[in-house]
Amino acid sequence: MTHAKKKQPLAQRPGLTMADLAKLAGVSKITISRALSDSPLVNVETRERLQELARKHGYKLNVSARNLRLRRSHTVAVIVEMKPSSGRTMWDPYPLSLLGGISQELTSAGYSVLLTTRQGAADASVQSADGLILLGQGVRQDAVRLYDKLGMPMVVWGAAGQGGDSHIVVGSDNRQGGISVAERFLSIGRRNPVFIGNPDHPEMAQRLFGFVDELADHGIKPLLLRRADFTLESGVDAVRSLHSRKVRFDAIFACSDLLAMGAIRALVELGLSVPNDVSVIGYDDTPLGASFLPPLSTVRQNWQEGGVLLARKVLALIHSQPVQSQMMATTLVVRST
Amino acid sequence: MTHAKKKQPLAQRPGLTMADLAKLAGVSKITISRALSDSPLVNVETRERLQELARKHGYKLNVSARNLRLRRSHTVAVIVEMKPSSGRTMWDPYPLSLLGGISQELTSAGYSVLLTTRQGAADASVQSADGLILLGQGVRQDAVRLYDKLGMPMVVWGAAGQGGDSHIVVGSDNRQGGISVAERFLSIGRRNPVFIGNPDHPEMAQRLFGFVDELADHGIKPLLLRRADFTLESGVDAVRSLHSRKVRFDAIFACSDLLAMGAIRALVELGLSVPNDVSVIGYDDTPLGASFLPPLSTVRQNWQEGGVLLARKVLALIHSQPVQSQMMATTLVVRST
DNA sequence: GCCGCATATGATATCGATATCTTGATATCG
DNA sequence: CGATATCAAGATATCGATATCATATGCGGC
Repeated sequence: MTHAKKKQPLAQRPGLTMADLAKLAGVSKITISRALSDSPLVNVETRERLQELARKHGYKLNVSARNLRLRRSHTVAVIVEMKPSSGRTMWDPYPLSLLGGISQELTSAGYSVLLTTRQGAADASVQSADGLILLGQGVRQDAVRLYDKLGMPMVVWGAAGQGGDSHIVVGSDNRQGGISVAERFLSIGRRNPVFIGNPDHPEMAQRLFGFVDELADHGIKPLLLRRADFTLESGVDAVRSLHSRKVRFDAIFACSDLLAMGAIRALVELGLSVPNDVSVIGYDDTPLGASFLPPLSTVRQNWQEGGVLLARKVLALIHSQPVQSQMMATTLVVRST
Repeated sequence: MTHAKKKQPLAQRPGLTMADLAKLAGVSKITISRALSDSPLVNVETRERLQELARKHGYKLNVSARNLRLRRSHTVAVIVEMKPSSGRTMWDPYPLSLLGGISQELTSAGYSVLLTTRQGAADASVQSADGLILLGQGVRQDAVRLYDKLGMPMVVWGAAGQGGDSHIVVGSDNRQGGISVAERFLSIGRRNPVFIGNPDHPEMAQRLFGFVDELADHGIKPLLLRRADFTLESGVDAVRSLHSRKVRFDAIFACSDLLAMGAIRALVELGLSVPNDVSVIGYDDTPLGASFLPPLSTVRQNWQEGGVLLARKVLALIHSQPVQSQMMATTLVVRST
């Protein structure tokens, strides 16, 4: 080690302060502050003069100082949870589209978005935020509980809690999604439906429950085919296994579009006709589904809107307004399968 | 209006301060500060005692105060650019996978990620960051120029600048991607290649240039088919138009996997064999490509890694270390098309 | 001509943490 | 034994912005 490296002597980007501007303009710094925040307490002319001055000199507000004084950060932390098992992060299109809505809404409300991956639980930067948005609840809600303890305004994306949550939950109404698929199958006279997915995911479990319950009302009990991967291959594989076990089925509800597409491919290979012999409905309405041959029927959830909702709810919480959990309606998109 | 709503009397989450802890422990606050930052200036025993105390009382560092004092924010702003024309934001899987790598790398270096959509150019929160990562350069580099003026450490994702950039650029080596496709076509004896894409995007332009240049070395001039949308339909449409214009072609380089898949579908419909009659190569290596029938050949770019690189470079810039622009190699993935 | 009131501006204290400079106590050495 | 390190901890100033209280000026009414 040649040099002390840890203690930098305080970085210094030059940057004017309000005090500097004040000196330049021959007024007090408080007047600058007021002028720049459009306070009616300062004369219109002075105000404009000072604003012009600030602009000319490229003045930049020191956010830390303001936040310190005002005891708030105008920041919402978004915590992206790791996926339960696989080491991969949740950086799939799915939670990320939420981010779009979140960012849009918060930014236009004058808030900043602090993006974090869950790591050091007690990350200081998270605690300094005014609110929290949690994407992905973690295995058995552990993440939720962890952050809940911070006592900050918090909104969680995911499946509805099993009653009495202390925090707000926003999510797609997975149960209703499952119901709508069941209704569709019933309406076209299917009697032997199969569910492909992984009920270990709370969301998928809800879909399954809705599906099962609705069918039960009509005396039908679907077959549950558990599949951990949501890949096309997994869908292919699922159908093949059904076939080799000589299961009779005439409808498939797949928990993702990829699974559904795989299923269809396998069906076609087996010489079965979609949807004549077997009807298939996927989930998510991924862009490709519509272009698939045949065009895929699916359940659509609006991520973008979900993000906006999440953002609005944290903001409401932050401003101490009453807020309720909310499930967003899903849409059954009937195409050709 | 019933009440003054704008001026809240200073929000107050209780929260201990170092001063409080100091009083509790009977030491001075500076000692607390030192103890909590593991300074060797304080006795090991006292240090541990104080740390324990802080933990017990759930002390939380006030980040704003520290940032103010230290004149840094330990924050990097990531600015997600709007797509040039379409009103849609860049919230597609593409830039978002970059985010994954960025977030991972910055977080583990102790930095926070501030996510912003480009909006008010001079967003205060951006200026308070220690560095900038720009995803998407905007129409004709306007975004880049805008942020460049801030004079902050900045790294841009995208096509290599046309010489003499003042900022660092990290990107996929699109030119090389184009070249590798050309080489492949040449090696399997194709003489009439077509390029489908939109050269208005700097990235795609690079792909085209590489493609064209490499082919030119062998006396071949590809046909350029301009398509603005990167959808499957657009690919279908492109091939149909080729066919109706009775163009002779035996290879297609499509600028996105979706385009490629559309092209293949259209070819099959027209009774042409892939790859016997026409070879097709896409771009991006989207998950579906591998499962497509036939499995799609494509050019892969590693987004995750790109994000990591971006993050490392800003950090280096922030620490005043020498940094250079870098193009990441692409991989030609040859499957069946 | 004095009081009251509105308007415009200033002085000061403060938010919470840390750099820097001091001070006090103990240890080391010639 | 006195001089000088070494270690531990405190006092103070400071980062930049803003809330709060105080001050100056103008103007109309009685």
